[in-house]
Amino acid sequence: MNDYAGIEQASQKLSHPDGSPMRALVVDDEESLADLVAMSLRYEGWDVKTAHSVSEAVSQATSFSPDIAVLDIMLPDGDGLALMKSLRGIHAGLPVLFLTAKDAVDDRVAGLTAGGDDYVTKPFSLEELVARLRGILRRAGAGVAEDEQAELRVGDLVLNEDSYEVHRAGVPIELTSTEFELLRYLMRNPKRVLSKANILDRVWDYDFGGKASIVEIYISYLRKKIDTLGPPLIHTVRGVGYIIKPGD
Amino acid sequence: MNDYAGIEQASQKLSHPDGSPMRALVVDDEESLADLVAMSLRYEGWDVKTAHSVSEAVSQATSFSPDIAVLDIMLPDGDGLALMKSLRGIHAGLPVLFLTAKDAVDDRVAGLTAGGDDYVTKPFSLEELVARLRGILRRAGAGVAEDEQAELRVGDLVLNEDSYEVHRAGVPIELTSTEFELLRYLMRNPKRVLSKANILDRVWDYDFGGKASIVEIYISYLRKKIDTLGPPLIHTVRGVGYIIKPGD
DNA sequence: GCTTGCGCTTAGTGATTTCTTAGGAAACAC
DNA sequence: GTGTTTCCTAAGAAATCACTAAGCGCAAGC
Repeated sequence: MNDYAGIEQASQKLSHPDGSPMRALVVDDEESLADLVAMSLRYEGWDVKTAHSVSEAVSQATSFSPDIAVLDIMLPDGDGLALMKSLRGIHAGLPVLFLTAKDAVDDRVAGLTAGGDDYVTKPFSLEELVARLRGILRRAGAGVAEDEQAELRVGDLVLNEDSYEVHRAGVPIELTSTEFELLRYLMRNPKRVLSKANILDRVWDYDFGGKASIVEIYISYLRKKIDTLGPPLIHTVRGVGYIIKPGD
Repeated sequence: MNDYAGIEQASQKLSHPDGSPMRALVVDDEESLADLVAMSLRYEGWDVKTAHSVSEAVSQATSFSPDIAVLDIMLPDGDGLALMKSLRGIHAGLPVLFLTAKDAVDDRVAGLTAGGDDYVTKPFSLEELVARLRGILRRAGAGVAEDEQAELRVGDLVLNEDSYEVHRAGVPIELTSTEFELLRYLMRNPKRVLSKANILDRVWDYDFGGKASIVEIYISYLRKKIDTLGPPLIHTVRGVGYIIKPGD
């Protein structure tokens, strides 16, 4: 019964072919945000360096040799798009994820997705950010994911990260985007009880000021859409949190 | 609490690769609480230093070089979150466990659990605290546990600390959180008779005012759920305490 | 500009858990 | 055997925790 190998952030860990962790360079002038992103990625098993300006980023990149860069569009000494060019001068084809304010999404940024890069608007959720990074690397074929597919499965429940489709036993399920992110986070951690605080920190935007009880309510929404189609998959561990698993 | 002396906390001891003990820095302005936590960790075989203010903590950290920090959110000369930043300036990526009052949680803890840090609310039980510390270090991959898995076993009884699942001979067992903590404590000390006073000190919140007979009652609950599924594992040592072990 | 749907809050209800009390059973001492 | 101590378990009261319904504001789409 124990196919349960690890305690790691689950089945979706990215790594190099030789098993060494992925390297990410995070550049944002707001130090606490850069740290938050860096810690989240380290929690995923990544190797991370932070920088707070264009110049610092360039000097980091030469020695660190990142696999991907997370760049704020607005930096004190320059522009994230220009920084991208500089970094590509050092590491040709380096994939980039941009961080941008919601109203500053201009055409140049919007056009990035065509080139394999991507962007998220501030404030974002850490799951969103991580999912985008994984998506970029998956499509670039740059990393070796232990489970390289865009599909997550728990019992007869299937979630596709690329198409945003969810099915249970073949029946399509319509989810709102918050519901989808919550479900994705649960399904990425199928062997761990996740506390409401942890879910809140990962799935809701980093500036969300509300209480953790919102998680209960979204769990309730998910149950209505998912657990009515078969034996319940979402389980409450009273006083601790929630876990998704088949059976029991 | 004086029956602690000299007895090793056998099975689950964390240590460095070279075998030297883990180092923890405990910071709380309430001296008695800091000492209580320090004693519990020393009981686990850790090397511990305490501090009672931000300034003292910073000076300790430079010479002591801790593997993890336990920080009260509220300190006389500053804020635990700011202290975390200072400590990370000295030791990058230092994992932190925060101590916080129950009502001060929602806004200030935001983002903590996303990076692998965690918190416990006062009043807590010492087992809860130690379990969280071990969880943080296990997931950070920072330490070498002699038994690195999240699973504890005694005979055919299996307890998983991450999924909160308990099975006996494959049969799933539902436990309340107090029952789970009690069982975990017993299973982490399978070769020792634990007195009711000791169990009370470790498993119940440190401010619990009730009598030790509550332990008898929870032992009774556990027996009803566990020892009815096979030969009894929980044994009474009359006049001394309880022990969990297969056989006899 | 209007409508629809999403996200969030509040509040009430129901269920579970925890702890206390209390009586009886088992082990021990003499 | 009797008395004493220790332990076990049942039952109920109180507190906590979780779930859901209802509604409001806001943004996106028509």
